[in-house]
Amino acid sequence: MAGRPREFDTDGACEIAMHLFWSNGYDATSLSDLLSAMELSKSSFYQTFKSKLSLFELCLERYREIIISTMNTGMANAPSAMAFIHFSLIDVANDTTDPLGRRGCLMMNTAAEFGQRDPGIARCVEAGIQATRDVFLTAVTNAQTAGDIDSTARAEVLADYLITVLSGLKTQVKAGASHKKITNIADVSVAALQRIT
Amino acid sequence: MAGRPREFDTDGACEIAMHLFWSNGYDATSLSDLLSAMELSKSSFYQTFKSKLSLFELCLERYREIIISTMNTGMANAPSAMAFIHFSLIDVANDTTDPLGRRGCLMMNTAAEFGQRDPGIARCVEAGIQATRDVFLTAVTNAQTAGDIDSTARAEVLADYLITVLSGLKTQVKAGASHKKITNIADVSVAALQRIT
DNA sequence: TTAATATAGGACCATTCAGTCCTGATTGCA
DNA sequence: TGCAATCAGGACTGAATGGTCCTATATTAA
Repeated sequence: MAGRPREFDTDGACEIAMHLFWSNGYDATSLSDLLSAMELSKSSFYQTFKSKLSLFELCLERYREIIISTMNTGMANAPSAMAFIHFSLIDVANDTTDPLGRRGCLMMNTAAEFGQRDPGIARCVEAGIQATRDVFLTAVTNAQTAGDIDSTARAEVLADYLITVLSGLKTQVKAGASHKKITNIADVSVAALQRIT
Repeated sequence: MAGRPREFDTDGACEIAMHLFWSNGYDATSLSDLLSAMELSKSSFYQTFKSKLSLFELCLERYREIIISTMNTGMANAPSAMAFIHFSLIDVANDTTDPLGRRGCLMMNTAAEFGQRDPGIARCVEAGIQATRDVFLTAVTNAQTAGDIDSTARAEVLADYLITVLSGLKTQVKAGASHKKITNIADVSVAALQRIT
């Protein structure tokens, strides 16, 4: 029935690919880049992943899982929902000194690179944004309960607002903004949130 | 001394190229796309523009001039600085129904596509962002004078904040956000600005 | 043993890419 | 009239692209 088992770690290879795509974008990451980084032969690659594009979809899903789980543990460990929200934005400033470079957010990079060109990719991006928004939505709701955000404000819109600022900050980093500049903007964005009605 | 004069409109051709780059990005816009849209022979193209990349730089500068002058006239005609700021963000919602598609902002698209890869391009993007920021800075300062924004707030940071939100909104549009969603986020972003201290 | 699957590696494909070069015609200014 | 610059168009280059196919070998479970 079953033949020779797979020798490489599919998830590990996928993660390597994810980082390549994250750093360079989809188009600018060539097949040979992928093969050498993943240490795969062309045969194994196509047998396992079918095509460059479907591997990319896998990477997007993987990325989504990673950031969502990171956010969830961050929220669980934060002293308050408001602190979590603040940290989520402030933390973008650290991307300016990332040794891997100013890579932005894979999700937003992909939105910018693909737009609505490919339906499958657009769906992945949409799912990623939606998942992130849901985490923020919970945080906003909790912050409202805690009295840090006006409870008459529409939590859904505030969650969308947070995603928007986060996305904007990531782009600013790619454009070369300094650590201090990002920090200042993040501070203002959060301060504003607390005064919304 | 002088030979045969140029037959085509350099600026017009450049504008056509700009729209192609804007819609599809740099890499995804091929030379033959450019040639047929600009109605130029390869000879004329390379004689006039030197290379695809240097034409792209021209397009970025052109784009910057266009948006800056659009913003300036918008600010001049707006009933107040605050109204101008509000409109600038709200107007992004109309991008969702642009017949040319959800193209985002050429400047931010380029920041996402190139990052810091090419120094010349990075400089162009930085200049574009800076110019936009300056317009917002003037608007914020005026709004502070008018009493619509707390005058103790740092205008520079608020201007950066506006750029960030604008950029985030453009990305949201590319990701598929609805007209209503963009409007809501824009409203919240501006309302927040008015309550900042 | 056999069937099924995985491995590596390379040949091969058609296409596209940006860019160079050449020919030959056209046009305006001095 | 002749120089200088433009025009069009195509041949051509060298490189890279994603993807298919083939051969041969290896490893597992039934």
